[in-house]
Amino acid sequence: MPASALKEQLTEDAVDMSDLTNSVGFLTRLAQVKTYETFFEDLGEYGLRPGEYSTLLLIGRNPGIRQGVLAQTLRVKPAHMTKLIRAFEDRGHVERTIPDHDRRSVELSLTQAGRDFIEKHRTAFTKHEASLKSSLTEAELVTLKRLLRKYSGFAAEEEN
Amino acid sequence: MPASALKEQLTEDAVDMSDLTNSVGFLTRLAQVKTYETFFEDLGEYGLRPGEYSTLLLIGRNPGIRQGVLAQTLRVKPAHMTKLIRAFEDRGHVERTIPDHDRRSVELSLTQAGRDFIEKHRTAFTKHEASLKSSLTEAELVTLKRLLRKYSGFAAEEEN
DNA sequence: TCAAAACAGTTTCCTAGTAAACAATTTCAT
DNA sequence: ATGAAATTGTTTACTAGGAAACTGTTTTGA
Repeated sequence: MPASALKEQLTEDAVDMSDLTNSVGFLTRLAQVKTYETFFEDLGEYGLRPGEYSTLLLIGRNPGIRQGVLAQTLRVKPAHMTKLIRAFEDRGHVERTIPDHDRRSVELSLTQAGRDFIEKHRTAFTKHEASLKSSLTEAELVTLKRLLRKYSGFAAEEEN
Repeated sequence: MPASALKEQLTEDAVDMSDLTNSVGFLTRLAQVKTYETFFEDLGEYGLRPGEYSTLLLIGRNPGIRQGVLAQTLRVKPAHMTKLIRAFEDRGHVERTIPDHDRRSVELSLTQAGRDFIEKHRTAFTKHEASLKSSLTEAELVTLKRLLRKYSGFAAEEEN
């Protein structure tokens, strides 16, 4: 993106952003946009969206997790989780079980195809997580994550 | 919780999040959600959304800014900016001007009503920015903003 | 015991934001 | 000059995600 991007950049640089360069809200939005762009560059070809990606990983780590707990953990609303799960079900990657001890709830687990899918793309997943961090040093990365957790009130209970 | 508590239920605290607690992507999403929640608590009563808030401020700071430059600065797509601007126009807060020197473009500025609106709610705006930061110390805040800028490739190395 | 309340998930409808095709204007290469 | 290409913004059609009302199930309390 040579000459034209340069011109755009110049125009953009002239904008007075003094309200925004110091706004945590705006900067987290920038970070979010960056994350999405990187995600689609790295993993878009598998037809997986960011929310789906973390949903799948979390079910894999926590077989039998209840759907509502999953939604709460990922900070999405139950209504949206219903849609995510149905899409995974249609693809044959996730299995829904209604347990006898509480027939209101839904317990989730990966199917064999779901586990195969993760395994098949594990390299790309790992590469993606690495590329997300590429612009920071390791020390900066540790600090950024700690501050993001503190800012968002995320109690990082268990150290692993 | 008598006899049937044999099956250990996976509650939120017990969820294995080892893929996510170290994912910058997930943590930026948490920060984004936190920011939105705080925004609606502080400013929701004025019928203003986060994107609208920064749009209005930026036009106020940069009278005559072109619509496309504004979109690029805020990292939203031109198609969406068209809708945001139309909403402001309908409310009588923003004015669109087609300049003679390039009749493809649109130049934006606040109306008197727009300036009055900002002035009227300036206290709430300031209070909101402060409450966004409340969970961090001043030093942590400076570090967080610096790292977010670096992570998201936000050039703006002009100190103000 | 049994109606009322609470809970877990779903459905319906709505908003924020994007992608792609489009129209109008300007620029660029002959 | 002039047709091709690039640009600026808009329209249309779509996806991610949320709010509120709803269904079915479990718990609670008199």
